[in-house]
This record gives sequence, C-alpha cells and structure tokens, in this order.
Amino acid sequence: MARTVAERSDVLPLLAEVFREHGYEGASLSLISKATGLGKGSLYHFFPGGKEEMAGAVLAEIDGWFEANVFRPLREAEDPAAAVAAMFATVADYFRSGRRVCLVGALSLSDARDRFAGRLQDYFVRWVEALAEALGRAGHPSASAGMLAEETVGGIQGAVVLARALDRPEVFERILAGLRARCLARPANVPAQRAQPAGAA
Amino acid sequence: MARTVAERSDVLPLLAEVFREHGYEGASLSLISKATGLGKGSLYHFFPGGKEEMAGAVLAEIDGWFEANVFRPLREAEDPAAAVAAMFATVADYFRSGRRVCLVGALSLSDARDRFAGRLQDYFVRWVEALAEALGRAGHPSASAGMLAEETVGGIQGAVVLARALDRPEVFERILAGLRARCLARPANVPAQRAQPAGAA
DNA sequence: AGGTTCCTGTACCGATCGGTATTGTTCGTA
DNA sequence: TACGAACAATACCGATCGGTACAGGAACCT
Repeated sequence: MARTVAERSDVLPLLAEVFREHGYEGASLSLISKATGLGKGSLYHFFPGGKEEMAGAVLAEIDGWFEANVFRPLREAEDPAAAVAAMFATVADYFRSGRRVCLVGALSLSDARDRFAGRLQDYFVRWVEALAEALGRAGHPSASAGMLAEETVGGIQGAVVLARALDRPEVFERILAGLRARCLARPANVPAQRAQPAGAA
Repeated sequence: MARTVAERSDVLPLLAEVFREHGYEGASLSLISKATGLGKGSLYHFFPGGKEEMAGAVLAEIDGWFEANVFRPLREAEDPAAAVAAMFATVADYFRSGRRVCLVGALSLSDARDRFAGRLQDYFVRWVEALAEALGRAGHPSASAGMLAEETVGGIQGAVVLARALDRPEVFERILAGLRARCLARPANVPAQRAQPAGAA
C-alpha cells in the first residue's frame, strides 16, 4: 500500500471539483475516492463526519478564498473602482469563463441547500455587502449601490447558469462585461471618480 | 386496489415539483412514488423509460408552457413593450418570487446536464431570441437588444439563485424590477415607442 | 356473465449507496 | 531496532437505489 502522506488541505481542491461537477447527491463516495486517489478509509480518516463534512470543508475553503481574493479587496482597496474591475477579472478567471460551476450557487438550487443554509447565505451576503461598499465608495449613492451590487452578484450567478446551459463560454464573458460596465460607469453625482477605461488593473 | 384512472398528464405537475425540489439525482423513485401517490408499477406503466423519461416529460411540459405563455407572446405581440412587461409578471408568478426553483436552470448546473443538453440549450436559446426580438421591435437597436436579452434571461436565473441562497424572496422581486426597468426604458434612438410607466399590463 | 384491457400495488432483483471495521504499510522518534 | 501514531486499502455492513415481474382489481366490451 502506497503512503502518499497527503494532507487534508491537499485533497480539498480535488474534492471541490468533484462536488462542482456532480453536485452533492451526485458525488458518490466511489467517485470521490477515484477523483482524490484516496480510499474510503483515508477519506474517513480526514473527514470523520463523512460526505457532509467533506462538502462543509470545501465550502469553507471556497469561502476563505473569496474572502481573501474578492471580498476583502473590495472592502479595503484604496481605489474602489479598480477593486471592482479586479473583481470581474478574478471571478471570470475563477469560473473559467462559465465552464466551471459556482458550487455555492449550485448547492443553493439543490436539495442540499437546507443542510448548508447558513454558509450559503453568509457567502452571498458578504459578497453583496462588500461589493456594495466598494460601489458606494466609488461614488454610487448608497441606495443604488446596494441594488447594483445585488444585481451584479445575481447576474454573475445567472451568467454561469446561462453559459453552461448554452454551452457557450462567450455568453459568460459578454454578460460580465456588461455588468462591469454598469458598475464602473461614472455615477451621475460624483465629481471626479475616475472610471476604469476598460483595460486597467 | 383502488383505480384512480390517473392520466399521464395529471402526474406531470407533481413530478415536476419533485424534480424541482430534489434535483435529478435527489429525486428517488420512492420519493416520486410518494409525491405522486402512484406505485412504481403505475409509474413505469406511464413512463417505460424510467426516471429519465419522467424528467424528459417534465422538461417537455415546462418547455411547452413557456412557449405558450412567454416565448410566443413575446414574438407575436402587437405591442412588444407590453409583452416584455407581461413577461416579467408571468415569470415572477411562475417562480413564486424566487421561492420556486427553475428546473431548467438547476439541471443546467447539475450532473444531469449532459443527459438533457439539447433540451436545456433549446429552452434558453428560444427565450433569449424571443426576448431579443421583442426588444428589437420595441425600439432597441438589434445589437443591444440581443445583449440585453441575454443579460435579462441570465439575470432572472441569477435572481432565483440569489433569492434562494439568501432565503429572501424580495431580492428576486427587486432584481426583476431592475431588469424590467432596463428593458422598458425608452431606447435613445426610437421616436415614440411608449415605455411602460411601471404599472401597466 | 365472461373476457379483455388497462391500470395499480407489491415483492423482489442486482447494484450501489454512505459508512465502519479491520488489517497493512510507512513514518517519526529514540 | 523497536514502537506507536498516522495514513492507506480492502472487505463488508444495512439501507436504498433504479428497475422488473407479476398478480389482482376496475372498467369496458360483447
């Protein structure tokens, strides 16, 4: 028996991909075992709570990644408009232009929603709030900033659905470009917040 | 043994609800049997192709419903702006303000996508095209009409995801209201196409 | 009434499910 | 070199999966 000295954190990305591709119900332990190269014994060694703990760990990692790479930059960036622009690039990359499913969104539509309700809710709440704050600091009036943030986060989720259903990744890119333009359009009432000219960081 | 003389078409709505609530993988035959009140024997009498045929029949019915109540009105309405406004009302009603999942969208994110790829693609293609045509006739230039149609259909899907994840139906309503406003805003270049003043049929 | 068709319920099939127990194997440590 | 902890692979558990076989009752025909 080979001993690979795997760490729990090593298998998380593989695990995540299995849940993304097959959903919670569709990801059977044999599938997970094959995808991670770990036998059931090893799997249950790392995740005594079984499948639910595996999915929970994946959600936690995803949450952490978005917190570090998306939410916090939005909240803390000196140049909020640039941070918003960066968010679109980061997200498009993360979702592989719509070829890759958003696990949080997929779980929200699935049977497993109730099981992870708190986490799912939290993820989207924090995304919307972080984006709304950045939009507000970029000059959008606070009411419309919240509304625009909701529309944008929802729009990204919808773009994943549509691009996957149509099997056309360019649909994802196109929708994100539209959302980006609306987020970066100079708000009417702010004097000189420089809008990103479609090519900045 | 009671004979209920059920028709195949009678069980379709119940079947649809089971698939919506539990997804394809999550909808087990025992669950389906309980929800429809039909034993496995009856189920396989009506759907010899098993679960796949059941889901296929549900998709076909949904497709037919949208064709009759959404797509065709968009294509054939005398007043395209009114048809677009009606679409939002119809859709909000159908999705129960985001409390009810879009089965086509959910399947698109799930493992079962490949199994029904053609149907899923067709549904969204026809929705986007019908809406784009109506928007075009309402005065949007053809390029932006296609783009806006894509954004709108995707936005509706995203609104379902977001509202379900947040467990707040008003998010669905709010996003749809925003999309509606953008669709009905008087296009810059058309002379006198009357924009719906947010309250008409 | 007798036969036929159409449905319905149930028992049952092999396969696979999530999960556990057990046994091996490879380490760090000393 | 010996030991115990950490990791890996396998066999196996009861339950449930999707699907089949079949017997039986209701409605219809003649």
